[in-house]
Amino acid sequence: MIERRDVYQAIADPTRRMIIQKLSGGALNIGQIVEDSGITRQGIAKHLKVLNECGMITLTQKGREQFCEARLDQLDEVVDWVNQSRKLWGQRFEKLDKFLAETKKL
Amino acid sequence: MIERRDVYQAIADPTRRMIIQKLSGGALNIGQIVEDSGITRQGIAKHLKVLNECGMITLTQKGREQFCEARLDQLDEVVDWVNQSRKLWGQRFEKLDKFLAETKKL
DNA sequence: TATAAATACAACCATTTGGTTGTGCAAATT
DNA sequence: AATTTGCACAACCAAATGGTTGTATTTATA
Repeated sequence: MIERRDVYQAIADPTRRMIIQKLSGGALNIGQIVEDSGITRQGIAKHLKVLNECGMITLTQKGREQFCEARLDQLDEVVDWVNQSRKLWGQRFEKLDKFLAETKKL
Repeated sequence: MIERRDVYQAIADPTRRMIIQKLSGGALNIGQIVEDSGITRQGIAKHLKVLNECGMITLTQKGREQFCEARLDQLDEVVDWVNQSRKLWGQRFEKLDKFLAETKKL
C-alpha cells in the first residue's frame, strides 16, 4: 500500500474536514484547532502533518506558536473530477436497458 | 477506528475513482471493470463492496453476471462541502496580517 | 529565575486498507 | 455430460490510519 497524499485523501477524514472548515475562516494556531475538537493535540498534529503533506495548509512559525493557513486551491481538482463524472453520467441513459434487451434476444 | 462508509471515503481511493469513471458511461459487469485495471477480480470485488456500502453503486443480478450501475447523486454533498469551504476562504483575507500586527504591538 | 505554555518527537496500539491466493459453486457453453 | 465462465467467500499479508501516552525542548510569562 502506498501512502497517498492528495486532496482526495486530505478530505476523506471527517476530522480533517473539520480542520479545513475551521481554517477556512482564517489562520489559527494548533491550540485553537484543538479546542472543542474532542481529540488530543498530538492527534490534531498528525492530521496537520497529513494536510501539510497534501499541500492543503501552510504553516507559519511565530515565536513559540505555529499558525496554520488553509490552501484550498486544490479543491478545484475534486470539483472538476466530480463534474466530469456527472457529465458522463448524465448521458448514460438506456445503456442498461439496451443490454437487458440484447440478452433477452439471445 | 470506525469503518467510515461515505462519499468522501468512496472517492478517496484512485482505483475506486477509476471504477466510478468507468461506470459513469453506463452499467458494466465485474469482468468489464477488471479489464485493463491491473488488479485482480477479487481486488475489484472488494472495491465494489466498499462502493456499494457507500451507496455509490447499485448491483443488479442478471443470470450469473452482476451488473454495476453508478449512483452519483451523493457527489453533490462533496461539491457542496467544497463550495462552502471556498466561500468562507474567499472572505478570509487580512486575518493573518491582523494577527501578526497585533502580536507585533505586544 | 522559576514556571507555565506551545510544541515536537517517539513509541505504542488496534483497526482498516488494499491488495493477494486459493477454494468452491452456480450458470452458460460446447 | 463435461468444461468454461462469472462470481462469492475465506484466509492471509504488509502497510497505512487514527488515535493514544510519555518525554523533552523551546519560548513566554509571573
